Amino acid sequence: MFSTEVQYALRGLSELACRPSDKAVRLDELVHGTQMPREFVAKVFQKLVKAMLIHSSRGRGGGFALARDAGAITLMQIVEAIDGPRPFDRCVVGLVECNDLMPCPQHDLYKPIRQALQQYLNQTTLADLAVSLRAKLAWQRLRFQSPLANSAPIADVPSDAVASAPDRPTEPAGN
Amino acid sequence: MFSTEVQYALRGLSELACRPSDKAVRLDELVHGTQMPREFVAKVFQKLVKAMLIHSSRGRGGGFALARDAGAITLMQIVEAIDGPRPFDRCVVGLVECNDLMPCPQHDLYKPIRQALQQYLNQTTLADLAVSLRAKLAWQRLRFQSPLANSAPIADVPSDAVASAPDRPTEPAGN
DNA sequence: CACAAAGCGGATAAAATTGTCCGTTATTGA
DNA sequence: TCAATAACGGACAATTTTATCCGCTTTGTG
Repeated sequence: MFSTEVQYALRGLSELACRPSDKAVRLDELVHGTQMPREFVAKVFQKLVKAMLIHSSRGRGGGFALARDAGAITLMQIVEAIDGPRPFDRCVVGLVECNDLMPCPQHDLYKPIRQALQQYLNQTTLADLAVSLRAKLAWQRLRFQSPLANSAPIADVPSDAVASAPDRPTEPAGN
Repeated sequence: MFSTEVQYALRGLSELACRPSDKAVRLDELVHGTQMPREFVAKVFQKLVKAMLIHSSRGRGGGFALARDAGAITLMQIVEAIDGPRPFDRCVVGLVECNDLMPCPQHDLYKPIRQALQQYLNQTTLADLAVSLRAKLAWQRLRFQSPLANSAPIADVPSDAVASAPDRPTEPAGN
């Protein structure tokens, strides 16, 4: 549905949104325990910086931080930051281009789906994603191991604890 | 939205559905006037043959034909023939797998979109696509040139006329 | 100031997708 | 039976996407 690049953007930003917002998060820290390739995510984050969805600071104590509240960053903005403006504008049928004078029936048929998708992307924010991720990770900790001993690598926790947190268990497959 | 492979399948089958169904259509004829690369479409069509959406016959007079009425072939069947069973089952957010015990909020949020898409693919048939393509091509012929002299490379027309029909004009860009 | 930590960005590599080539096999018609 | 025709399918090539490498710049700290 989305390119890996976009998925890394979504996941990476979610991780970012899950941490305390008062200080920058290093990329190493952010990627830790994830399956995401650090270097590639770095590239993706450059695009997000340029799109001004996040801020970056170099040197010691540097890292990334959301440029504004997670609730003010829509998924559409994220997708556009990666894929460029106005994605999903193409006709589903592809190869048979449509235009305003002669939109093909499929064009119209598909319209509601496209609109639903765009509405979803415009209305869902990074805050929603973060809630989701937090719940998911909490559940995994509960499900798998770590009987609450040093068990909160997420938010409202000193960063040293985060840095030394054990790797997360491999996530179960399936829908 | 869809891979080029799927798009060629959709377009190729539409072209097929646009021709008289009483005899096989050669790949050369089918691709003629299109931007589609013959050899690649050939590969795609092999998958469609194996998925039993079309029949093929070799040798002189051979070619491809729909295995059943265009109205009985859904877009979902076409997509599945190319991409394998149950596409669109993954969570949009990707990388954060969901499961039945712990579907993430996004999973649920996205549900209506996914369902709308699946419904579209299940309810729209190749016949719909063919209608669309026919209308589109007729409009283009009208719009661009060929003042009705030997002007119907589509359906209900002797195949010799089809074979010698002039290339279609480059389609105008835009949505 | 010097050093280490961090992001930045160009070059390169690996993998997946897309596209091409060409010999083989099956079928038809002369 | 032979030759022409058209799908079949394996190998290869090009392109795009995904991933890695490494030197550079910036910045905070001792």
